[in-house]
Amino acid sequence: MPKAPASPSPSPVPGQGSHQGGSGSVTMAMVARRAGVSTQTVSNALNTPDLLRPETLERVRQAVDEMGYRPHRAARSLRTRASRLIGFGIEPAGPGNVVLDRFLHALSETADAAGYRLLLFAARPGLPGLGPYEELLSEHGVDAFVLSGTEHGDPRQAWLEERGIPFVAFGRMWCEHEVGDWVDVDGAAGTEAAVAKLASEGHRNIGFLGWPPGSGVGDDRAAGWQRALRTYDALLPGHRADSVEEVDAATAAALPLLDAGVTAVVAASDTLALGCHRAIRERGGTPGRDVSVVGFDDSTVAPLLNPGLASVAQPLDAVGREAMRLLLARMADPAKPPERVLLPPALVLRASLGSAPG
Amino acid sequence: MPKAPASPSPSPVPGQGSHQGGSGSVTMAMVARRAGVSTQTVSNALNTPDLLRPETLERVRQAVDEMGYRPHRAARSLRTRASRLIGFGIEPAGPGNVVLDRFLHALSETADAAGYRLLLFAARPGLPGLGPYEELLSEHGVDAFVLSGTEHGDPRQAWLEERGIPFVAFGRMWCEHEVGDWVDVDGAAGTEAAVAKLASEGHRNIGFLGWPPGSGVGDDRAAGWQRALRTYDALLPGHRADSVEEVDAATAAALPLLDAGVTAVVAASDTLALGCHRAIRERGGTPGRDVSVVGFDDSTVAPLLNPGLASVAQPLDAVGREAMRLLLARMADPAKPPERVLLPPALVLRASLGSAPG
DNA sequence: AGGGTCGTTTTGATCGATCCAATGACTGAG
DNA sequence: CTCAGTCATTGGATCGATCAAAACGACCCT
Repeated sequence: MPKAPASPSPSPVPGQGSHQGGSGSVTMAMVARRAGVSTQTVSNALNTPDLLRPETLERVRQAVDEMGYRPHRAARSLRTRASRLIGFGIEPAGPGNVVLDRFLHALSETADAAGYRLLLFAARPGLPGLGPYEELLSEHGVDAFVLSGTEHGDPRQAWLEERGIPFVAFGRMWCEHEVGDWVDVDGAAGTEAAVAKLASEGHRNIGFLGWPPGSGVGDDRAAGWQRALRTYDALLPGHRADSVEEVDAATAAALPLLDAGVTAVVAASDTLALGCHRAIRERGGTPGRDVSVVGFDDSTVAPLLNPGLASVAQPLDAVGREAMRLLLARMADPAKPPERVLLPPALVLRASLGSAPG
Repeated sequence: MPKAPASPSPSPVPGQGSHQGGSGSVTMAMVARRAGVSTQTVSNALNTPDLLRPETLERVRQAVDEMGYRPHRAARSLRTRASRLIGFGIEPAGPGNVVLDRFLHALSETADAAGYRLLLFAARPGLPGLGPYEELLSEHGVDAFVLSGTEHGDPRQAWLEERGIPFVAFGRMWCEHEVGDWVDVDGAAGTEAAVAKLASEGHRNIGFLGWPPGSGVGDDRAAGWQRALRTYDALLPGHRADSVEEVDAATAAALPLLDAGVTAVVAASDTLALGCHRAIRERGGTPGRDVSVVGFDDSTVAPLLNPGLASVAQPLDAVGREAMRLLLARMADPAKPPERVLLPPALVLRASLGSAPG
């Protein structure tokens, strides 16, 4: 038979006195004793302040401040069954990856503001992929996920949806039935804006240098160019060429476009755009004067080229902020209908745009 | 007086049966019941397996596997007073930042292997800086930190050291008394290797294009070039020029070097190296044929330039792995003497190196 | 005065794991 | 046949917070 507890009231660490927080950790019980209330009241002061009498609330708040009290995350997590952590699987730096830095920063910053933090884990893009996701969930290590680098029929979305785990993706799935919330950059709008700008500069024959059809992102960017050609009916039906993401191949692919008489080229990436530059020079011309070029992604190369490469820039900070906003909303109401946000990219003007065609 | 517990043995969720894990969460108690042992034995099976009789161990392990049991991180953290999370403050993407992606991936991967995870938080490089660090610690949110972007007399190292918080830095502090463990890339060795390679190609007059003196990293890279000039006594005393990290400025700064007759230039960054390329062309030459150029960081521009830019590449994966190794060692033994690792970068050969000077 | 309502605060149990100390089984020595 | 000494396992308390429900005092009403 268990004997009665030794004594109900004394602090867990007797003789502690009321020494200022800073060294050891301050617990709720210490704050409670200092404020002359129960621990539950301290908890209420932090989580449901409107339950307290203003006078009491003030007294507790003061004690909290004086002692520098912060709730213990693990203890809170254990009780509330929520880690307040959001998982993000980082892949081994693929070539297509636009730099994640800005995206991650925006994500963290927005999460922080809502009391969440980002948990980073290594994810292989390979076969299983779900391993780490499953493990984190069964450990209760995270409450939700942010996905990125999603491609055609990514298995993760469906898997998470089935289990009712909140998530948001940076990037569409590009298949008939999209699953869950996502944020993406409107690539079509970007190339369309590029064409519009070129048209306003007087260009009539605007070509496109893209990736071989089949990739969601690439087809999207091509579609924007195509759509713009139809919109501005002063434009000639455009020529298109394709190349893999590699400069020499791009250069070779761009030559036929030039020979067909285009006065401007919109490219699906900065690498492809650089290929155009080279092709133009190979034909004895000057990019930005004889033929205008617009790239995509505004990578670090763009400002360094000669002439500077105009490029369509993805608003990565905005993507991060929006993604986190959607995710927080989903966690607040798991049943709400999916929300999808398409952010317009911005055309960064540089010398490769030229002023007016010759 | 508290009444005796209702009954000691039954499961917390009666009528649960032994249904496969996957839906709800599997607790240690469930595993224990299935294996016919106490929860403590399950705990031992996972944490101190050598305490158990092999037969029992096997039985518990089997139960764990069948039910897909994973210890609840929050519960474990609460008891052991360790979050098994490592904090990393990500800054708003400075210009000097070489891409963090690979570093972060290597860091996560190595941490994962040791049962740790990375916690990402937004850190302002501004004034306080310590805010988020202090908060995470008082919440018991992390056990340790990885620092990066450290510069002259960074306050964070001393602050953490004082409090006995384990940490490791990517980058030296460049002041007389270094604090704590760090990993860094040996920039001097990189430029030295570049000079060595150029010398072996027959160059005798090798210039350096750097940043204005005062930055730790820049001075280090310059020092390697200087040292190499002394080592290979066939070399002439070299010419040096400085420029800020900007192409046009770099181009202007490189011209005097060329006029002084250098046949090769080692640059402190790829941007500066690109400036050299331009300067060479401006003087009617061809990079890699008339004058060789070697950059630093092997950024995404390097392979795209024409000719491809040879560059000194930082082994970011190795840096990440080493950093995490040092950190884990420090956590295992907080009293051990600080360990510092200087990793040699690798020279990536490309056409800008030329074959032999004219 | 007794009983009900309301708003505020407290009590006791609980989350799931690990810590510490104690128990029981088994061995070999005296 | 008892007793110290292992080895393997178990019981109970505990980490620090939140949840659910009870207790408390003040107030109002018939």
